[in-house]
Amino acid sequence: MNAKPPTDAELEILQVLWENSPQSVRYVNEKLNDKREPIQKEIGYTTTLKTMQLMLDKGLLQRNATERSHLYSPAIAQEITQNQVLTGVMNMAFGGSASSLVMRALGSGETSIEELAQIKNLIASMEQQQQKC
Amino acid sequence: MNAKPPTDAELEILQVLWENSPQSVRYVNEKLNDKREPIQKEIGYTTTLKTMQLMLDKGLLQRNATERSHLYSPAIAQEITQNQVLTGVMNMAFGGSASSLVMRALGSGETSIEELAQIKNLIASMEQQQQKC
DNA sequence: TTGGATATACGAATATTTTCGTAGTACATT
DNA sequence: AATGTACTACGAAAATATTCGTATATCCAA
Repeated sequence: MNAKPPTDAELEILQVLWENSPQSVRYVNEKLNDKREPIQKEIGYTTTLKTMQLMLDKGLLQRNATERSHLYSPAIAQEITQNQVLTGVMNMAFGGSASSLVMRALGSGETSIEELAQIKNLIASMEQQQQKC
Repeated sequence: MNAKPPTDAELEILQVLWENSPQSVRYVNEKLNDKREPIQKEIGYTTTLKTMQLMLDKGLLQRNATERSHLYSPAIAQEITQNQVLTGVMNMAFGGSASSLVMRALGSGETSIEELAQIKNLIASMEQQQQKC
């Protein structure tokens, strides 16, 4: 029932479209190259095009082809894809334990006071939720 | 400076050895097949052997070859590898945001009351830490 | 109406990961 | 000593993922 999560190249494209869609191949390709280190070789336009066409076939993207320059958007909610990726990592590197994944993610620094507060709120509301059940 | 994280096949092997090492190729191969769904084809012994030899070359494993049956263990701490994997996912699927990754991991259920309590403790200690700086 | 810029489609090269077959070696049992 | 079993080494096939070249169509401006 659960398909494989998107590949790395596919995720990079999805991120661009999650932020701003629908968009053309040209737009996505330029965004990808903007993010790249100046050291790396640029990613070719037809490379991005081909990958997006494959994603369309796989059902990862949808597109509007009424204009000459086709416009693509994600076909699956960001939330679902993120869960899919996290589940994979949880099973592959954390022995299936969500909490040890979370602890590791928090533990490696990088989280600000504000974010910690947000997370505390989420936990509090989850605890309330569990009370009710 | 940061090498690529281990591949999926490599992570599966690492998980076995994190749990119990040093161990022989035979042991790892059997553990891998135990975990597999009965539907899937068994993974061949020489497949596991070859992968572990490659991991040795890459510096992911180390081994003791004094006995006829060589004994392998991870060459890198579990913690480091897990951070490496998480960093990748964070950048690939969460726009580099650790907190949105954590929120998603918590949000998708799967976390028990006890685990939530653990996580709250961790957050509390992190907040104290930040006070001091 | 011609040429340049920009688009899609798609076969195929390249790179990477995963798999396995085969050869050779060591060891125990008969 | 001959044979069966279990091991390592390693080339190479198979499966995936990524990249690009080239053909072809469309549009616009000179």
